[in-house]
Amino acid sequence: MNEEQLIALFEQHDIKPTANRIIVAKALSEECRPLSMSELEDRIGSIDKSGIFRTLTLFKEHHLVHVLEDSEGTRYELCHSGNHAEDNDMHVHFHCEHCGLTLCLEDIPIPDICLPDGYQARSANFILNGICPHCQKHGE
Amino acid sequence: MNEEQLIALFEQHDIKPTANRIIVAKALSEECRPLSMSELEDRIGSIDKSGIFRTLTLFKEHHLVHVLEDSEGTRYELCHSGNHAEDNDMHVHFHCEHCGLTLCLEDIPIPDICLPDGYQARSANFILNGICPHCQKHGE
DNA sequence: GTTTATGCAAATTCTTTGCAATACT
DNA sequence: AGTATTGCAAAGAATTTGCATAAAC
Repeated sequence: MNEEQLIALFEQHDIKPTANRIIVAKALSEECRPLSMSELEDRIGSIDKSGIFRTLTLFKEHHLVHVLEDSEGTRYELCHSGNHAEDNDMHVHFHCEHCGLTLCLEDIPIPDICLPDGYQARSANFILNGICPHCQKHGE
Repeated sequence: MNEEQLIALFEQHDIKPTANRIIVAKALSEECRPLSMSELEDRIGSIDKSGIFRTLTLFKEHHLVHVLEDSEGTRYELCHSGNHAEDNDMHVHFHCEHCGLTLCLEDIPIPDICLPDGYQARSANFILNGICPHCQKHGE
């Protein structure tokens, strides 16, 4: 995503577009998969981890990012839906136990679950663990 | 579960039944929900966290426990299936954002997903986040 | 007596906060 | 000027390891 698009996104989510925020959002937009703090730190360099952390926290509060946990920890992914309501664009993720990447299965929406009485779900996190196509080919 | 049952379970999973291991497994069996390291530490007291950690690691390697990650971190749950093959008894979990508990939805199996070519799944982790019936009633 | 398991302390890693400096309006 | 943002350093939390002791076989 280019800068203007990102700034428009920020506007939608009521986030002031500072230089750092644009850098973090750009880093997220450049990979089509959720990134961890340390992956972002590796990519960014110019921003201290506390800054990245606070930026992600802000993004999360303004529903610009989804947060998901896999066996390696927490990862952040730009919301694809434009709206700031409950994140309703969520898809299944695949965590490769060999290369450690967590990939989006964009085309596989999280199945609707019929919950027992009294439960009220706000978000969902569905991760499959296994071996990704790349590692399958190139040997474990 | 009583001690004999646990020892039988250990045998099935090829784990030597030491006193500590029985204590940890018993603690897990007493709650019908996945517990974190710190929840186990609270319940156990008599075993150092490194001991609990190593015990859980062993259980994991021998497929006696499932591991799952929610927004509070990693939790461990006794496998219900007797077999040691790929964990095939997995159900959906519900993490309450209010009380922080992660509950088993025993009756809701993880839906089968038809993966794109090349992906090979070994396990799955499906967590719904929201408010549990208890917190719903007693006010957030 | 050799191997295995345990406890304690400490190293690592990851996440989060305090605070002073900087930039923005 | 006054508020918001940032960087640096350090606090806190959670996980993991080293090693010496103790238990099991």
